[in-house]
Amino acid sequence: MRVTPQRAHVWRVLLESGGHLSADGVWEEVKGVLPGLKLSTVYRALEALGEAGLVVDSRLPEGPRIFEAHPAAHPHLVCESCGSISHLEPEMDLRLLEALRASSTGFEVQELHVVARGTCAACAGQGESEAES
Amino acid sequence: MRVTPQRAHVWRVLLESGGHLSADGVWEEVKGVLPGLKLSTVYRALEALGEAGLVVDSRLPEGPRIFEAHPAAHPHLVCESCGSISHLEPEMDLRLLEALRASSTGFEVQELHVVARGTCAACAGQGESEAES
DNA sequence: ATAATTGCAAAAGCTTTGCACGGAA
DNA sequence: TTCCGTGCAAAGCTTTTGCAATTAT
Repeated sequence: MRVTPQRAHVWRVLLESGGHLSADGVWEEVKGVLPGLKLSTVYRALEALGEAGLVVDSRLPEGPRIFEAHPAAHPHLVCESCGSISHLEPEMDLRLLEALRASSTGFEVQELHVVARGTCAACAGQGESEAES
Repeated sequence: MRVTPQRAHVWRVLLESGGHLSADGVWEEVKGVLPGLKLSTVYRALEALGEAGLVVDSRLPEGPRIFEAHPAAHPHLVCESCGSISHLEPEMDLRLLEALRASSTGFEVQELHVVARGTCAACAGQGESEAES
C-alpha cells in the first residue's frame, strides 16, 4: 500500500480521536489540513486501511458506519441518552465466541460484531439524582 | 395499531419466510397479493410492527436492514460462503449480557445486537471434502 | 368528525463508481 | 512506462418525508 498524505492524515485522525468516527467525521477533521480532500478519497483511504488490517468498521443500529484504528474487534456500547459510544475490551468478545463454539452449530466464526444499546454510567447516574420518571 | 391488509400481509410474509428479509424482500413477496403496494408503505408497516414489539430488525456488516417476526433479540450468523443467515437462541445473548454486567462499566444494556461473520456448517463441510486450500 | 393509513413523488443520507489527471515506482 | 491514488462528478442503494386522498373508528 502506498502511503500518501491523505491516507496518513486519515490514519492519524483515527488514532488521535480514539475511534468511533464516521467517514464524514474523518473528512471534517482532515479537511483542516488538506482542504481539497474529497469524501470519496476518505472512503477509499478507509477501505485501504481496512484491507491492511489497520482499521475496522462497525454498523450501529442507526446512523452511518463508524471506523476505528483499533486492531481488534470489541463490543460497542451506544448510549441512548447522550449518544456516546464506548467500548469494552476485546476479551469480552472471546466470552461470546466460547459460547458460540459451545453451542455446537458447526458455524465457524471469523469475526464478531457486538453492539449494545442502553444507558451509560454517567447518564444513568444523572437520571437517578434528577428525577425517577 | 390499526390492522390493515398491507400490515397483515407484511406480517404474514415475515412469519412464513422464517425471517431475515429486507424491506425490499418483503415488498416483492407482498406485491404478489397487493400489486399496488408501495415500498414506503412496507417501511411504515415494519415500523409500526416494530413499535408493537412484533418485529425486530438488524443491520449486518453489509447490505440493507433485515427484519424478522421473532420477538426476542438473538445473535445472527452470516455465512461468507453461501450468504445464508441463521440465528441462535436468544439465550446466547444472555450469556453476553451477564458478561457485560460483570464487567462493571455501569452501562445499562437495553438491547443487544450480535452478528457473527464466518462459515456455516454446510459450507465448512463442503470445503473440507473438496479441497483444503 | 376525527384520526390513522396509504399512494405517490420527491428528497435525504450514505456509499460507491467511472474517468481523466498527476505523481511515484 | 506503468501503475496507483486522487479529484471530480455522477450515480447507486436504502430509507425517510410531505402532502393529498382514502379509510376505519
